[in-house]
Amino acid sequence: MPTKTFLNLPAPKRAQIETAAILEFADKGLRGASVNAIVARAGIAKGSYYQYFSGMEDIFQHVLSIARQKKLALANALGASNGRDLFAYLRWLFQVEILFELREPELAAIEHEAFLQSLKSPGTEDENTPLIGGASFFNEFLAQGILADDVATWVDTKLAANLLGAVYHLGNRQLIARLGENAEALRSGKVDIREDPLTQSLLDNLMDLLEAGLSREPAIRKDFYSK
Amino acid sequence: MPTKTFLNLPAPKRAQIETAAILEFADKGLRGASVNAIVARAGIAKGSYYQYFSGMEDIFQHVLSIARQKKLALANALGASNGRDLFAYLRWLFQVEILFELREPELAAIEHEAFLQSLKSPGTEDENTPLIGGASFFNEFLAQGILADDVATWVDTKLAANLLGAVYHLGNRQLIARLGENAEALRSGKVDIREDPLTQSLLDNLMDLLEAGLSREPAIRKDFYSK
Amino acid sequence: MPTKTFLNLPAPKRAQIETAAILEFADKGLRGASVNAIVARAGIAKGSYYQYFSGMEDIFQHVLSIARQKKLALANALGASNGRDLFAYLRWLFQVEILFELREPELAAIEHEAFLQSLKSPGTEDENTPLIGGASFFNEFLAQGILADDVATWVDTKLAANLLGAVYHLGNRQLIARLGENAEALRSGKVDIREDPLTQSLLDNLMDLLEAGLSREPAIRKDFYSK
Amino acid sequence: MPTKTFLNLPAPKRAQIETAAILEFADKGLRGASVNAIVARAGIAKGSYYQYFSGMEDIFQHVLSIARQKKLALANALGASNGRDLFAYLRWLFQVEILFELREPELAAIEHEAFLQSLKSPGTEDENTPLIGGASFFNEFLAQGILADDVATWVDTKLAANLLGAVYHLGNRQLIARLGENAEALRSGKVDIREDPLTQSLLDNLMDLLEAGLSREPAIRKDFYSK
DNA sequence: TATGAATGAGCTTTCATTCAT
DNA sequence: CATGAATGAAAGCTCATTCAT
Repeated sequence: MPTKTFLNLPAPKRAQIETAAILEFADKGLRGASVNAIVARAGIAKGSYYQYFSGMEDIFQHVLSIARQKKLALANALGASNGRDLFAYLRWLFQVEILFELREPELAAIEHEAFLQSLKSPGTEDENTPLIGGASFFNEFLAQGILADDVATWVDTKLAANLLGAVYHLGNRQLIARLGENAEALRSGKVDIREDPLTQSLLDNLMDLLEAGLSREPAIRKDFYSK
Repeated sequence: MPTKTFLNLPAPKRAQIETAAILEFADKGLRGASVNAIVARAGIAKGSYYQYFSGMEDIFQHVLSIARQKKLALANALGASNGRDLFAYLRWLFQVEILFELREPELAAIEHEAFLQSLKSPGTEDENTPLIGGASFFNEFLAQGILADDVATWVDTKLAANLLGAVYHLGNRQLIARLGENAEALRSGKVDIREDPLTQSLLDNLMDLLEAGLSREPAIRKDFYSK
Repeated sequence: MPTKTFLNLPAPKRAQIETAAILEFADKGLRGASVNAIVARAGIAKGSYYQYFSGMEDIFQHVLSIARQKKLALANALGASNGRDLFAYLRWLFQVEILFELREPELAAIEHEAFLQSLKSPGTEDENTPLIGGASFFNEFLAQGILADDVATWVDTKLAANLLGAVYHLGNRQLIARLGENAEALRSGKVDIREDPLTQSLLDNLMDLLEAGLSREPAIRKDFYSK
Repeated sequence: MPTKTFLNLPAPKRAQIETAAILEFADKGLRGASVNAIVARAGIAKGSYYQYFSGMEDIFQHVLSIARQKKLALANALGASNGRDLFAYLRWLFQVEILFELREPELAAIEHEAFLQSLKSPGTEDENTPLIGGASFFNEFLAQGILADDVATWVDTKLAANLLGAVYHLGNRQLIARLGENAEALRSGKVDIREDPLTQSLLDNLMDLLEAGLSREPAIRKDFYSK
């Protein structure tokens, strides 16, 4: 946790330090980042750094919280999901994530690293901050989906939550790569992601995979299952 | 690539060094690993290390190749997929992966890190060695699935390959965690994974998610789509 | 170039480090010098060194600049050449060099090494700082000598400049060795080099060699030979 | 001194090792050379090296002796000096040196380094091998010159020997640089250096500088000055 | 509170040398 | 005699952290 000293800093200076840390973490990861590099990027004295943060883990957590805030702000800006059903909500979630990756690629990269770390050492998750896309987040999401009769009762929620988490964090790389020239317009806000045909068609495809599975026409697959 | 010197080493000594490196990479990742720590673990002189490998990346690639070999051996040991259809093959693939994670958790962790790295910098993949679970592997897999009429034609193979890759590498953590006491029996080989009820039921669930999607009965979703 | 940190150091500490480096370079040359040895001699931490200099070449250049400053100061202290003609100036130059070698033998040795290096890789010379004794220095010197009619027109200035450079840097070793007991008095300043009979007689001899060569018409020499 | 083992080696292998050492020394100097690099260049085992030489200084001296042999051979090939007088001999000496630098630039560079070293620590010179261009060589040369009445009696032979040594080793760089395209023809032997107009005219200029200086009566110079 | 100089541990890498085969 | 594996010292350089100002 940053010291009070840091939190009392004038906003621009604070931002300058945060940006430096974000770039460093995105470049080199938590493991490869160095205090030296951060202070150099930020243009502050090394002594100052240790008056703001106690070490490396400290500032990393702070950067993570920034990521969460920014994503939350972005989610709010995108407007609520239309909420027709859980899958509509899921689609909305993916749109938020895609926008996040376009607008804050460094923060997204850092968040992914944290997600992977959480997969390796489960239980580390902050219970009080059920962050979007975290392990317990999708578990809860699915539990409610079953209650709302949107998700089949046979689904093992923990198993499926794991799967959704993986897809949410790493499964849209290809989709983003495919946005091509549209990416810039989406990033800058010139085009609303909800109305961009290319994004929506790619999303259709991705969501269908999640909803309908990989098999042939669902009807046919049903036959297969009912064999 | 290791030097000839290393490859000519007596097998036990070679193994001892490889094990040291594997443990180090699993512990700290490529970024956090240090030659110092490896030689300390291996109990060899620092000078010797540099007669075997040219640096860090070198030994990391070597460890990766070990991982691939071990997984391949394990796949062979498990016997071929029954091959009924692509999904049967996919299920077989997941069994291999689960066994790999149980038997060689460190190598699995290292392979995952490499996979994640490949996601960040695509195109680095060795085209001539289409490793199991890699980006192009699932793409090819799906393309053939479409030809075989196992996969719906509307599926965007690149998108779906990305999704499958994510699930294959990170989506079975929960499953493995749920094996509980059975894990040890599977690991040691006392129980055949193909005949372990718990594993199979969890796999059923996971594979169903992939095959059938998250929604209720596919037929119903079909109605939803045809709205 | 030394960092600002180094330049802001209290003078005694700075001198202590510079002296350490000078001794090291004089002992072992640029090639043989080591940062380890310098910090040991200077009694500072290795980390500190790298806050002052970026490496080996860096401090070497700094030491060279010290050498130039010291020589310049010494030249000023010796008073201007009487300027009767170019050879008087040359004699004055040699006196400066001899004094420099007596008073700062380590710096002189270092400067010689740099001169030799510049001979090996010509073109590296800083054009804006035409250092005393450098390649272009004597070339210019001779060109003016021809204009002033002090130097014979048949002299190839580049060829002769090369010769003068070699003599200036390495051709007075013997002279210095011959100073014997006088050396100490000259070094300490007790005796003015311009008034020391031994030095002057040796210089006479050395300068005569150079003057006769540079100023005579070849024709005259030819006559001499045919006598 | 190389071991007997080395001297008994088949000539090609011996040459291969010597060449490796020569290239290494020319590249990096005695100080910068490394056994590792030499054996790598030579393609021999490291253990073998220590059966041939005791260390670094050892092989360096051996290489020096090769340089002397090669130069001697070259001198013989060039034919004796016409011997009209000492200056004719000196001119012949410079031709040998120029050829040596053209034909064996690496050995020449190594010899220069040794010469400089000998200047720094006088007395190290091998008295029994008065090598061409060494300190005592020119001293003897001049002493005989005085006897033969070729050199003025007022010349301080030690002083002048030092000067000649400096010029001989470093004073013909410019001359060689000026040979331009002719260099290749001289190197290959297509053109006899004694008959190459460019070389001879440059040599004229250089030798005139030395002859006029060494042979003139100071009185004559005095007259010249009082013109 | 801000600074940045100081530090020594630790990093990667190269070295000369030995010695068992 | 030839080999090349083994080694620890030492190289250059970066690191996180402290502390006096």
